[in-house]
Amino acid sequence: MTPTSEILTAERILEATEEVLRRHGPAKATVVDVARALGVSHGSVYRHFRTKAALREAVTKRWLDRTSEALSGIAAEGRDPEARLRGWLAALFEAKRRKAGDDPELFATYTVLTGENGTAVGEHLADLTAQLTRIIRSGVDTGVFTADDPEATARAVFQATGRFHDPGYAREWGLPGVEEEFAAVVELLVRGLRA
Amino acid sequence: MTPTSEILTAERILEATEEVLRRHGPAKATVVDVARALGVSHGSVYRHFRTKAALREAVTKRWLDRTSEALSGIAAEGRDPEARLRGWLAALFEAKRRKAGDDPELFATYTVLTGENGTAVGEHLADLTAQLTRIIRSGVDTGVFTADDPEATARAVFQATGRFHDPGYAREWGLPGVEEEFAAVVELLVRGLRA
DNA sequence: TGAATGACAGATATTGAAATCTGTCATTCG
DNA sequence: CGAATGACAGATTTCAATATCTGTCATTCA
Repeated sequence: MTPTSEILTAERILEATEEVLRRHGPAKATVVDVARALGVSHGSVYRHFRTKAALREAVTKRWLDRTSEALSGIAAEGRDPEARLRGWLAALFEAKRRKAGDDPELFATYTVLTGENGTAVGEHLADLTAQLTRIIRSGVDTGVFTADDPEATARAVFQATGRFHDPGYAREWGLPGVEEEFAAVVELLVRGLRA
Repeated sequence: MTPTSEILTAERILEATEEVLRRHGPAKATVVDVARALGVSHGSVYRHFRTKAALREAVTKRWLDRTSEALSGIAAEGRDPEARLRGWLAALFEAKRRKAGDDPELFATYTVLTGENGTAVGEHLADLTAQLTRIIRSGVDTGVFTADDPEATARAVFQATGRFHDPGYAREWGLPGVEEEFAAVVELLVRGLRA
């Protein structure tokens, strides 16, 4: 597939790993498979990633970062804070729902990977709540929201909407009525935030 | 253990099943084990429960019903609705947390069982949200809460607090700071409910 | 007569030997 | 010289044979 003649970089290895994971799934994807896909010996892969776990973590981080980037635009928008908050939460839900719906197997694969990886996931969640904190803080600044501790409040909002972004609930995102349930939770939270 | 001479009832079988599950775990607990524990043939167990799945479902239902009963008292109390709501949510969290903390293996066993069993779990959740609906409706009636559709609002409150009662989050219930996070979520929801 | 048994067929789980994988490193290659 | 290799030890996974389990039912028991 990709020419063997190119220089072997961490990036190319990550790409190949993603492909191997897509084909074989998380349980059967081996470092040897990745090396085979690249046409190199598995020893070469170990020059770039110390362990199989490190390789998996790097792929996971890449994947999580893509979600974070897509959302950071919304968090920074100039609209009023309430609309931004609603938009951000809806975008998060929509993004997750689409990923889970479009390619359930790949989504399941990454759900397993994130489950393995405390660190990368922790950083991702910290990143997302930081975005939420920015939105809430700007609401407090403009007087439309009330919150003693915007960071703690952001965590609360994030956790309260967990059902609509935590991969553990993915199978329920296609059920009829989720839209309404999401709207009801968001409504309750927004009302609780208002000054 | 229990005298073999007694009449074999569904209740005695359920008790023995619980004991076998506690000892062997969900993966290795067999109908033959249950029969052995009772000193009868496994054919006798099949007289009371058509399948192994039905037996497991019955044990699960029993376990879930115990939680529901403990909470129904709080839902019916005469206190003001806001205090009742706070008390009910705190009691739910506390009950789950205690179960998970006291006997993690048994809790894990029942988490697996509830995962197998859509029906019993669905009924349990319906029961709990019905209790919540009662509390919220009485708040709406006395004018302290606002909710267009108390039942939908109750579901929203239940889902928003999922992190503090869904078994999937059990390993996070012992972490430092959960109390504060729980308090922050409840605070936000109660504020959102106020008229 | 109705509850309990145990033998049975097919499905599922366990086991242990063989194959594969992970991670290292002395050696080769360009 | 730095990048890549492939042989290696120990850990993990696969696979097929064996054992156990599930669910049924004709028979026994009290």
